[in-house]
Amino acid sequence: MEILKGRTNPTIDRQLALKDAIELLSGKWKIVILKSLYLHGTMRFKDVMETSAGITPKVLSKELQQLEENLLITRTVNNTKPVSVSYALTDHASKTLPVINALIEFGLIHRKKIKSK
Amino acid sequence: MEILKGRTNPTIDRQLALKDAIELLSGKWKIVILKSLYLHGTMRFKDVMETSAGITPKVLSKELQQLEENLLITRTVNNTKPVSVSYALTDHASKTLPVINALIEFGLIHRKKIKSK
DNA sequence: CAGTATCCAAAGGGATACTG
DNA sequence: CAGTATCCCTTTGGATACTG
Repeated sequence: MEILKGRTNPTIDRQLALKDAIELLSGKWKIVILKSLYLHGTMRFKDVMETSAGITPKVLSKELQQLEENLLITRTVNNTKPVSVSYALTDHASKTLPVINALIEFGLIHRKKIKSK
Repeated sequence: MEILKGRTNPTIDRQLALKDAIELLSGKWKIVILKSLYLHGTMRFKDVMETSAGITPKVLSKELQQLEENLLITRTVNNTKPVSVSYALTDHASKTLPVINALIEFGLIHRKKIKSK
């Protein structure tokens, strides 16, 4: 994240905010994972795997770590045998809901547009 | 874009729409370019270069081509010497405005969140 | 179950120079 | 002016196998 010194310009702030948001959510899987957690609530590793069809454990692991670093999800190790781990959205993550909904709306419109070509 | 045969499921439709939208808009520059065209209206190649600070001509050229393929911008060659080329948003592109605004809102919120850590 | 390790291919993207 | 060509490095992410 680019850091600004001193007084800032609102237009530039918005540009940076836009780039931040894109950086945070970009990648093939991050938004799919968030969406899945919205739909199903707290989930374990294997459940996220199943609801994010096509992802491999290595990639899922990495994406989850990044989401956690960005305060969008929490990771909880449960005292079971064998161990299970729960992932849940943070309150902060709920702020991404408008983004996800807007993306879906656009995607639906775009599909119609392309089909009619 | 993944094509579905026959009857579809609305939940799956939305998942695919989401992946489409992400694919369409992902990359470091595409949304920045769209945003710039929203702000300034029709622009020439060099103007897009200047308003998208840091991009190189090779990358800009490629991004513009992809946006054109996806029906989000138009490319017009003007009969001047030396030639100039105008890029403008299509009507379809206006459908991405909610996405961009949602991203900016989230980015601004996220910046505050991170700063207060 | 919840990952990690290794290997590898493809894509993204930057620097620089050049062209019609 | 509006790109293209070349080179090259980094990142992304898939396949597969393995571990505590």
